[in-house]
Amino acid sequence: MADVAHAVGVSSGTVSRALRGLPGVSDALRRRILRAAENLDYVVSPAASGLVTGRTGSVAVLVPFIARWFHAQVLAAVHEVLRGAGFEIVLYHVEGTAERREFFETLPVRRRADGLVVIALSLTEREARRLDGLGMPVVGAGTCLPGGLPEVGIDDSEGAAKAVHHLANLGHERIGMIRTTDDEGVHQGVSRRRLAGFRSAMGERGLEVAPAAVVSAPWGADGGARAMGELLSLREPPTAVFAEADDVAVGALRTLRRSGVDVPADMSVVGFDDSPVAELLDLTTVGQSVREQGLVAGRLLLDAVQQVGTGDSRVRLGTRLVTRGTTSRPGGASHPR
Amino acid sequence: MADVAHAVGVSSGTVSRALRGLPGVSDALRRRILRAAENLDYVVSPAASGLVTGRTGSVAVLVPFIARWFHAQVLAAVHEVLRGAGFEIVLYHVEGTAERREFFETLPVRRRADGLVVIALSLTEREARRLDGLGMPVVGAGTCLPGGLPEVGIDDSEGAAKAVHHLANLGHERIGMIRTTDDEGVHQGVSRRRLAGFRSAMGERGLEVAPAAVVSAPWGADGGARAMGELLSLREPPTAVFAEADDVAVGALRTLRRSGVDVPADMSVVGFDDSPVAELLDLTTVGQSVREQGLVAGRLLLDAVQQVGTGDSRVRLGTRLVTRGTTSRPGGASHPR
DNA sequence: CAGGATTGCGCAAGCGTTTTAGTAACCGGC
DNA sequence: GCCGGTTACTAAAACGCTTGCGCAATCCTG
Repeated sequence: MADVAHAVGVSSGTVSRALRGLPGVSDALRRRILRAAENLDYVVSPAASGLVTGRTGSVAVLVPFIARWFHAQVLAAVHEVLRGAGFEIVLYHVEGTAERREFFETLPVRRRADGLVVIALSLTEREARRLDGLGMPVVGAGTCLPGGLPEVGIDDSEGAAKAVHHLANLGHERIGMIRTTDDEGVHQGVSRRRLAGFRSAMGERGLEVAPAAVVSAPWGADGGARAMGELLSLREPPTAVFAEADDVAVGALRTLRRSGVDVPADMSVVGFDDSPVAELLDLTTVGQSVREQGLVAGRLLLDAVQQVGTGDSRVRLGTRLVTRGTTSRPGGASHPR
Repeated sequence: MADVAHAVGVSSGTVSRALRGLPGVSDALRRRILRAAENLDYVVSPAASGLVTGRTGSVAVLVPFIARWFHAQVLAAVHEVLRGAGFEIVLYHVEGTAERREFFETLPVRRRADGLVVIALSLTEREARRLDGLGMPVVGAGTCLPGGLPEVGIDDSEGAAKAVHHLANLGHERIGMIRTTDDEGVHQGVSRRRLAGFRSAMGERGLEVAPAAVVSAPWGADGGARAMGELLSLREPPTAVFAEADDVAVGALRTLRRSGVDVPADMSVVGFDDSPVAELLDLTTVGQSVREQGLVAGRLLLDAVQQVGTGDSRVRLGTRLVTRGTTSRPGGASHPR
């Protein structure tokens, strides 16, 4: 910066003000300074400027998974709005209990970011408190953060209910559900709320939920496949299943195909998320606006970082049933209803 | 840091050395300092320390896509090794020509990272030079960087050849290929090399490549579906197709299913990548070790950043044919060969 | 046209580290 | 008991910015 100042014949303070568009610099001079900076290929040192301003110019994103569709999608959206606002995105991937504990123990974000967005990670009270004590804004996306932290998400319970009502409307009475085991409490909250929605909708329709009709398996196609196997081995298997996520439903479909069970004639399947695989496999599913959640989360954080106290800090987005080819009346009448 | 120093009754210089494990501090004193720092919940300011050392403690990752399987996978692996080495990961997502140009124009990484890894982005000469002038180590993963920059990747040409040989061995003679259009030159290099491998293997086997049998379509299932449609509308359609990527092959399968073309009896399909969808759809494909590429890229960058001049800076990993259910002899004889 | 505002800029004090040079204390060896 | 050599630490100079304060010069206003 001193070089630029010297080249133009002004003080470095003036260069600083000119470069950041602050008032107090005449237009003509500002232009000369900008040109000189350009010529000298000069950019301000974030470290030096951060040292005095106390701001880092970057925001952190905490994700439990990078490669899963939901998380990647939200991450991309968050990146889009924050990057657009001039922030750098620093990524913290905590997969597994050990990494997670270490993150909350050492809090590597300290002094490294101006804000934090947590993507689809169910936090414990303690963890939420740790983040709160961080002294920087925190927002959640697709989570449920304890302690009233700002967040954006969907109504998981209502979404699950939509699946149930759809199946019940088709005439199904024995409806099973596939949940995911979650040893590390990553999406505990989501899973619990979807189950609650399932149960309450079943209750509303006067349908009974057999204890054995709710099975849990690890996340992913293999888990879903296994869970479906369990359901098929019941004395009286359900005629329809609601899977907590598309990635799981996909495995269920595999088991059904391999078992020669016709979908949807002999078994209807509903997923959740409306991810690309759902479309690929023509899976009926409960859709959510993933990208939108990321955008909103980004904006919420932006507002918080820039101290713009705009309205709601807890946004809830809608879900919609996307009917495709994996659901029909039980028994397979071709024209439902 | 001054607080810690004062609490222990030493100078801040000593605290600095103690905290970083440098010699010149007695063990007893070091322990007291560490304890005091702990109690005061103190962590060094990266900005201040970066200001004097000139190092940022973070590395940048440049990706054209976040949500695609390959990129997410590599990103996760890169994150794993770099994070393990104490670096923060800052993410630059450049999707689209505008973002890309802006990135290479303004080079926001300048002064913000100690190194850069470029994931699966074909760079122009000019872009590569820009990065080279960055004054920080750059490594590529799944790309082909001009100018001899260090990188990890696979032999795309050989991979494509494996697909051809597999099909030829099964007795196919009319083999088509589905490429992806790439207006923005994102994976140009990869696409070109796979085509080259396809052509040369076809030549080796004495098979002719009809010009119309190589079609291009946008990336993704829809593109693949369209391309397959084109192939099916030829006067003499191929009996097998090699798709540049699983994500594209998947669309081809959809078209085939909808067209009532039996796979593999009437049409064999081979993908590339061995992504989860390939397994899901029982797609024969050319597998590559994606995670491994990320790990290697991370280590290459680490070596470069830490000035450890270890051996090869251009690593080429192997590919392997994964035979599944979408390939068989033409005509569908159940027992190939 | 005198007086107070306003504008445009330089000066210099920090911001919180690292690091070099320097100093005091101790240690063994003759 | 004096002397080179360690060892353990302090003092202070950077690092490259931002920003409050001060000071001319220029601008209005009555």
